[in-house]
Amino acid sequence: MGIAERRAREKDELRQKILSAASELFVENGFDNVSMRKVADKIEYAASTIYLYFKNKNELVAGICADAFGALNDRLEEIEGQQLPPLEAFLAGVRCYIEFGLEHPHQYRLVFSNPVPEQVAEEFREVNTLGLQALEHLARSIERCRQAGVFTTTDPEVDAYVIWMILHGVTSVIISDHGRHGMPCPSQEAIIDRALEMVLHGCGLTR
Amino acid sequence: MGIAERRAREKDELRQKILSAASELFVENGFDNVSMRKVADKIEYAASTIYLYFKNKNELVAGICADAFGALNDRLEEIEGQQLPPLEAFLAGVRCYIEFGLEHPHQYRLVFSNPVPEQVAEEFREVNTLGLQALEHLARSIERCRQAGVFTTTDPEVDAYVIWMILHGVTSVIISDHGRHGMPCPSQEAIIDRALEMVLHGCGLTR
Amino acid sequence: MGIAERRAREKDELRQKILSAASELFVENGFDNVSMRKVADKIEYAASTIYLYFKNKNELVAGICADAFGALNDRLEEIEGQQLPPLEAFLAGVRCYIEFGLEHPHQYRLVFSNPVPEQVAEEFREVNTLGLQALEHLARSIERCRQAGVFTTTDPEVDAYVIWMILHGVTSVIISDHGRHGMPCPSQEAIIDRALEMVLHGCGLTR
Amino acid sequence: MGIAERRAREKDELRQKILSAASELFVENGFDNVSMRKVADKIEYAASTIYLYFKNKNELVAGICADAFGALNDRLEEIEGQQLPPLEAFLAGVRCYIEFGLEHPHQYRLVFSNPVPEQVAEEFREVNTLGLQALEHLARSIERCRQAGVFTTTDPEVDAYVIWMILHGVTSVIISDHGRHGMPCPSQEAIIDRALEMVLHGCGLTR
DNA sequence: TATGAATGAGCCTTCATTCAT
DNA sequence: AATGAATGAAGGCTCATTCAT
Repeated sequence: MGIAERRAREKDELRQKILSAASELFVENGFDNVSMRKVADKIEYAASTIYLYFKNKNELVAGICADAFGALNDRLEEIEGQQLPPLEAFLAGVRCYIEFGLEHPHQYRLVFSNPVPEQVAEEFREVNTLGLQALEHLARSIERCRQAGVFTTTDPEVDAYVIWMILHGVTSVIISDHGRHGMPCPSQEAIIDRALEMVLHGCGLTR
Repeated sequence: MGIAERRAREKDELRQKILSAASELFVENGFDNVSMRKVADKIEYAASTIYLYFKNKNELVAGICADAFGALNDRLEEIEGQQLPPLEAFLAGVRCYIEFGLEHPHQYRLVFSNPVPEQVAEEFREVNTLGLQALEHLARSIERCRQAGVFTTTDPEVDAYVIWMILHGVTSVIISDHGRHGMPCPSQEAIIDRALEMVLHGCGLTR
Repeated sequence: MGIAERRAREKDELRQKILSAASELFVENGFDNVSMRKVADKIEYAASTIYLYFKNKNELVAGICADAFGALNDRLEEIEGQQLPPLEAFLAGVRCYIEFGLEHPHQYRLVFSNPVPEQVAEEFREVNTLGLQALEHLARSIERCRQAGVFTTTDPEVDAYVIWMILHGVTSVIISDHGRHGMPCPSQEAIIDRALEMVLHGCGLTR
Repeated sequence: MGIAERRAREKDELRQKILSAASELFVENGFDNVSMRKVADKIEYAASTIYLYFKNKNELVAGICADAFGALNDRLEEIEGQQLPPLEAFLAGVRCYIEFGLEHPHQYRLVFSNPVPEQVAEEFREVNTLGLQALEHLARSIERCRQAGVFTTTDPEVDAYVIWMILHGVTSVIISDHGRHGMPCPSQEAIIDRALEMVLHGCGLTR
């Protein structure tokens, strides 16, 4: 049975190899400028081999994103399970989101910055569900702060959305633009802290 | 010389025609789904004619972006020239930035959510410079608020950077994700207003 | 204007070259086993060049057939216009049909022997119309013989169809199988004559 | 040796399973639209397994045709063995031929409306021999009618050839064109009957 | 015997680009 | 200045086939 296991492991490894090569290329060049052949070349396999692991190009991107989001949701759920006080839970989740983006820049940008071409919509249903789950974590966390009187925010739904936009701005700028546009660029820690400060002020943090 | 002038004018007119036809197509279909042929068809010229005005597709795309960002900078300069009170000038500039992104999503993305720097084609040097100019407006405007005591921000450099990140988050989410991830998505106005409110709170707005 | 004419002529010549190379290949190998590349190779042009003359593979086959049938119908119409006595007109038409097949074996087989794959159905509407026209010539001609009392056939519709089947058998066997299956194969003239004799007997030829 | 026998029997059974699965698929989809993979799927074996029973796709296809023509010859021999009166034997054989074509259109076409001889793959030698055998039945049957005075045909060789052409015309039109060319197409029975009537008339049927 | 993994060739088609006119 | 003809490269994908196990 050792044999079967090894094979399964090897198969999974190649799948991962494809996913990571592809996600890198997609982010660097955009969906349309990545060919199955290029992905294959990058991992030194025949192009047709990829089709043994992913039904087509669409499912390949979808696979990349689904994997990444699965991981993010796992982490967020872990935090939620830790029963932290509301504000701490909020901050932990928020930082987790940013960190996730920084750790998986390719996947993050693929899902949140690269507009997914319409043709892929079909295959992205699952991915969107996963994305939504992540965002719902954020929403729940804000709501808990509000109910605990820590936030005086009047419209938690709008706030959740806006906070997400801010997190996204921070994450994606750090990922891809840090220092590129010539603005003096402060330390990563400084800007994350300052951004969260603004968010807390904005939510009317009580104490 | 009347003749030479007319010729020059005509030449310029066609160049503009190409740019605007291409720009329209790009907005409708995304950069990758537009071919030189389609642009040519739209203006009823031969595809090869475009090459008399633009060395290649990259230059055409760069031209479109340069046009757009030129316009943005013009608007920002106009605002700067209006001698508004600092806070109003800041808000006007900021809203102008967001609106620009929404009006020119493809160009915006090409400049600000770009392939990694190394990849940026030769032809985009100039365009990036124009993008940078826009950001410098923002920085100047914040500094003016600070100096006028409207903002109590202690580290204006960090703030400028963070504010830009937030604007970028708002803009790019609206451009490419609004509603796509299944989140209940509030009205565009509401979220822009709320985001700016957070920014102002965060900057310690006085009065 | 000489120049434009020459160009038009050249363009038409290449179109014809493509058509005849393609029809040869299609008949030899069947629709599915002919690639645009092979056609292109055969005439020593780039594959993409073919697309300047035919929108796609389907339209290429359709073009071949439409051309051939146009020619056949032209000939049949000429015969019809000659105002021959009914029996002579019938025979002339019938021989014309066979001769046409023998002169254009590729096109003939492509239309009548190679089953056109369903995918091409769309583009074959025009071709089918042309084919139908040819068959209607035959039907009209039989009907005239019947009305003139030369044929005593009772069901001219069935007869037209059956005669066409016979003509098709004769034509296609001569084209593609003559002598191949090991049967002693008599002279072409002999078998055509004998087949027509059977047809006339079958139609109850009066005198 | 019981073991070896069982193995041999099992081996043969799978071979037959492959042949019949493939045959079905070919009838449904045409030879070109069936892949080794699809055949394998249908019998729930791995694609590579087929190669243990057939050297390649050509051999598989040839096998299918050989099977079919074997069956045809069996039937024709059975008829020949029944000692029917010559005319009845002739008609029975002739109808059997047509029916075979209609039941196995792809195989029929592959053998009788084939690519030019040179192209016929090595693997088809045997199949073509089987086709020839079927035709020889026809020839023998006609000769018997002539010798019995049922046919007054003067040149039996030419007649055999012509009759075959007619049968082939009927068969192949019904197979591939029935109704496709827009002709009002009478019932299959009617046209077969009428065609045979013409043949009999043509052969100078006595009584 | 049977298989799963892998491949290379090939398919239709699109497109940016060149070049002679 | 403008064009039409032509091309080579590339892209997504399928498939027959091989081979180690």
